[in-house]
Order: sequence, then C-alpha cells, then structure tokens
Amino acid sequence: MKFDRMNSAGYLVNNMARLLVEVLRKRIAPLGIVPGQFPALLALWEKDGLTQKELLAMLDVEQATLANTLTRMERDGLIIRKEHPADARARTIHLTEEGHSIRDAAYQTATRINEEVLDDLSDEETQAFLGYMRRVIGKIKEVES
Amino acid sequence: MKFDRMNSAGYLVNNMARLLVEVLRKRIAPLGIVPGQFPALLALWEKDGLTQKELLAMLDVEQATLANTLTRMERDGLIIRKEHPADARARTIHLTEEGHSIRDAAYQTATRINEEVLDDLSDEETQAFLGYMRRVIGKIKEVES
DNA sequence: TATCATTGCATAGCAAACTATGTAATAATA
DNA sequence: TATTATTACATAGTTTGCTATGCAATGATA
Repeated sequence: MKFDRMNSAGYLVNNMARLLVEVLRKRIAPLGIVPGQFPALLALWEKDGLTQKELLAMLDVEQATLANTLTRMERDGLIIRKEHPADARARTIHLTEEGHSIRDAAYQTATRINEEVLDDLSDEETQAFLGYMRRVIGKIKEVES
Repeated sequence: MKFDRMNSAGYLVNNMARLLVEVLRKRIAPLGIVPGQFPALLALWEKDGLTQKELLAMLDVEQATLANTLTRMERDGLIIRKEHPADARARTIHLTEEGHSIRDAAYQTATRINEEVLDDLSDEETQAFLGYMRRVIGKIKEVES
C-alpha cells in the first residue's frame, strides 16, 4: 500500500495553500498587514462600523479566531473598537486612517498574486479550476456534517 | 473595486485547505494522531530509522516545524529518538509499536477522505483538478523565488 | 419582577506553520 | 593542530486556525 502525495487531493491542497499564504505574507508585509487580517479588511473596506457578529457573518472563520485577529488589528493600528450605542455587550469596529489607506495597494497585491499563480493556466482552465474548488468546498461542507 | 472571494484562487485554496484539514483531524482523532503528524508518519511507514535530516528531505515543511512535530510525536508515544551511532549531533527516528499499528487505518482514512471530497467530480475532472494543482504549485515555487 | 436562557465577545489552551537564532558536534583548512 | 566553517538539531517568538469555556449584558418567561 503506497500513498502518493502528488495524487492526493488533500496533500496538494494543503501544500498549495501554505505556499500561497507565504507569498501573500511577503507581498503585503510592506503594507503592515498579515494574511489573517485580509478577510476582515476586505469586509470592512466594503462596510465599516460593523459589530463583530456582523463581520463574522461575512467571513469563514470561527468567532474566537476573529476576536483574536481583531485584537491584533487593533494593536497594529488598523482598526479601533467603539462601544455599541444600544448594546453594552457589543462593540462596533472601525477602520483607522491607516487601515483605510492601504486598501488599493492590498487589492492590487492580492489580484496580482492570483494572476501570477494562474498564469500557466488558460482562461478555460482557470475557470474549470475555480469551479472544481467551489464544488469540492461544497462537498466537504456536506461530508463533515 | 470589488474582490469576489468565490473568484479568488487564493481565497478558495485557503478555505478548502482549512476545511479539509479539519475533516482529517476529526477522522484520525480516534487513532491518536493529528494532521501535522501525517506526512512524517507516511515517510516513516515507508522507511524507519531515518535521521531528522533524511526525513526532512522527504517532506515539504521547514526544519523547525519538523523538529517540533517530532517532539509532539515522541510525547504522544508514536516515535522514539535514539542516538545516532556515528554522529552525536544526529538522532535516528523510530516508530513505536503504537506508531506502526495505526498505519493501515490511517491510510484508509486518508484515501477515503480524498475519495469522498472528490466524489462529485468525474474521473477526468479529478485528474484535471489534480493536474491544475500540481501546475499551480510549480508556478508558486517559481514566483516566490 | 425575579429568574433563567440566550447572546456577544473574550480568554485559555493547543496545533502547526513560519523565520531567526542558539548550541553542540563534526569537518575543513591555515 | 588550532581555528574556523559547516552541519544537525533545538528553541524562541509570532501568526492563525481550532474547541471549550467564561462572563457580563440582554431578552424571555413564570
């Protein structure tokens, strides 16, 4: 019984993800952000002043992961948290000027990386690849439940 | 400027990897192992008594990551490290009976997960998908250098 | 209204990845 | 041979993911 990594979807997916996140890490380091902050920033660039719960609904991470990420973002001067006007349990999350200012550069960096790593695939292949990933993601979400 | 996650290779890859590793974590928990130990176990099941350096050459992680993983595996009773007969800096890594005994179940679990998550893809689509991943991995390794 | 359940968020603890650096031991060389 | 370089591995520190749990505030209900 052999287990060939190059024919294991799980192995390839994991390997690809780790390589990609390290490329992103290097490229966005000059902006003063790290990969884990990216999804939260994307959401906040679209809509500012959300509560953690509202932000969480836009992302695919667990609540505790987001809470910790937000704490680091606040430490790094990307956001501030203000008390919620109507609910003392909640806080609203606001981009700082710093957090706002890196938006375009961050978008461009992420878009550029996607283009570069897919450069060897034709447009049809790229669409097929993205489609497969969406289907597999859907399947995993079925399977795990 | 919008950033659509479902059309971002980076986002999809990361999401898919996290979902997959959690499925693997749940399924192999009864065996007393965790996902990060899997690659090292696969290599040791093929060839036992390697040095860390030799094992490292068979894997795709950094040396420090492997050293820590091996420490946890030793703690968990999966391996023991013995002093190298000829080089006092090195240690040879040996599966325990426990580490050896879970081999078939672990293989089957991993194979099963791969089959399940790819179940919605035809054989041709699966081969295309694996091929795209191999090509993208190759491209990332070019890009990052 | 007093109690109980739920909600929003934070914290603790672990895994697993990374880079950077430390520490011996071994090998190479001046 | 004494010094220097290299090698093998370990450790420190950070990020980012997870689950489990705690705590205070809010909402529901007896």
